[in-house]
Amino acid sequence: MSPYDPSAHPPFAVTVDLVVLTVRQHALCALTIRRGEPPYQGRWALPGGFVRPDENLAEAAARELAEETGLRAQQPVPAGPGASGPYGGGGAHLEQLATYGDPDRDPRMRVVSVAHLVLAPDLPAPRAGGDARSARWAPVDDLLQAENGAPGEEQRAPLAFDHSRILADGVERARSKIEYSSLATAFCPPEFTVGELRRVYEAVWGVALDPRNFHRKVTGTPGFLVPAGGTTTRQGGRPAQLFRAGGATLLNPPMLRPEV
Amino acid sequence: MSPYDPSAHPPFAVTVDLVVLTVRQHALCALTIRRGEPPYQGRWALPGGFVRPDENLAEAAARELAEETGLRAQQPVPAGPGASGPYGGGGAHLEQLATYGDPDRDPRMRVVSVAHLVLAPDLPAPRAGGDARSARWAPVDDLLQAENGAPGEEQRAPLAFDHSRILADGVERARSKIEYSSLATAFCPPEFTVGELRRVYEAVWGVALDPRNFHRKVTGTPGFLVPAGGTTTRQGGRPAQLFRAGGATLLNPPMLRPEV
DNA sequence: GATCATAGTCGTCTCACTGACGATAAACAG
DNA sequence: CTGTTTATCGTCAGTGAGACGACTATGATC
Repeated sequence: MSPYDPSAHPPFAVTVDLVVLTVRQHALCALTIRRGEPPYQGRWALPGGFVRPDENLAEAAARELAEETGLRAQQPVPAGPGASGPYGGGGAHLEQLATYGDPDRDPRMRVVSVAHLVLAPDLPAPRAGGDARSARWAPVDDLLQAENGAPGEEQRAPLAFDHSRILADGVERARSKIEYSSLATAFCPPEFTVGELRRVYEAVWGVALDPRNFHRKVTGTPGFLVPAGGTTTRQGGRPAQLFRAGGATLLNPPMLRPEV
Repeated sequence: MSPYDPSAHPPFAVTVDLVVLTVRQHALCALTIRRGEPPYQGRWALPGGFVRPDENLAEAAARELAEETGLRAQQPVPAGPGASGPYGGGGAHLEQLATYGDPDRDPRMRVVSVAHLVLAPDLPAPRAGGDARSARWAPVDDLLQAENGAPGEEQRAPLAFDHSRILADGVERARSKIEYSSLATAFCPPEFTVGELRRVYEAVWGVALDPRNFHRKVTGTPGFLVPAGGTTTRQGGRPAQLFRAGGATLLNPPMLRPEV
């Protein structure tokens, strides 16, 4: 590190931005809020805010998450390879995603934003933050295709700032991480069926999976699921066994995402 | 993002720290520099420095890397999932690792550090930075075991600040990333043999691999290696074919790290 | 020059796991 | 009671990895 010279560093603002993902109605959705003032007034953006002097980055992210959604983060992890105990315990999973600091990403001043990824079960309608901004869940496909104007689609406005890129990175992280970890259970309620877990994979990956092979795989991986001792018919059809997330966080061999 | 209020953000300094890894003499080594002034005077630390007003994070990391080692980063990647073209092209691979911002990680002031990971082929002796600090390569096992006092070992001083944690995160990232990407070639010179690539895996993972199965695997994965059209005996024994890194960056199925 | 040590390369066998898909079970709707 | 839906169990073939034998081509040593 260079010699200490206070004049060497210009004023930086440090924020946390949140990519909050959930699965609702068979689609991967992200939490967005509508901006009330310029720049990008009226546009949708990711929730976030300034880091306070006395808190670390994970604490700031957890605080913002609670303010925006009321969700409590499952023991926020300091940094690095994110892992927060057995997933699916009840709170939301939170991990650091990446940091964005291009000089012109915010026209007002130099802002470095430490993005965090949050995976949560399907929630009641999001509550607007303390400052009464409107908030909503939007399918990530809609949010991201606004970038690459798909033909035949009405052009939606992309997210404010560089938030489309942050969202894309967060979605990609979630897609790849459910392959080799039990993180998909973070999208499920505390007790869930194999079919519900399969629908999570299908929604996040955007593919259809064979129910029989999926069932064999997840029930055969030690530590992934533990029987909760009950059944439910909330998905219709034959009653399905209820499971809880097991202690294992790493799956190996991993779940295989179908080619293309 | 919260309403713009300049008084809301205290003075943050933003730095980049570098985890520069290479393989030398069958050991994974990291670049460290000796600190010339307090705090942690005389202790070893990771190279790094302040981000300048006009550069983004990757540019800052590439600049620090050049200043410390003379290495040129292989088209630094903005952020998110790191990928910088076909690995092993000649320059070093650079990607963002994670960001560390605990309030007390630097006793002088609030510093948020965006750590980057650099993978480089074995280099000539490191050159001290422009400010004449001493620099050296140290085996990561030595640097990290200083943390957890191994019995029977002389206690080495751990790295300054939270750099042991950053290093550990970087090493873990490298260890897992060579499983599913062709990133290991970033540790090799432009032309290398299958045996040399195997020794990279063995050094990074700290295991012994079967030469025959390894050979079958890497030569059988399309796009991983392309023949360079020559042989070498620099490792002794029968002449080995020379290869260059192929275009593929993702390996699938991945290389499998032996259990335990 | 014969022998040895070292590394590289090709094959074979077995086992685990996956993908494709048939069959049965247990609920609900008409 | 019949059709529909979802869950769960089984079977079979193909892919790929681990274990390991065999052979090749160098340089080093006697």
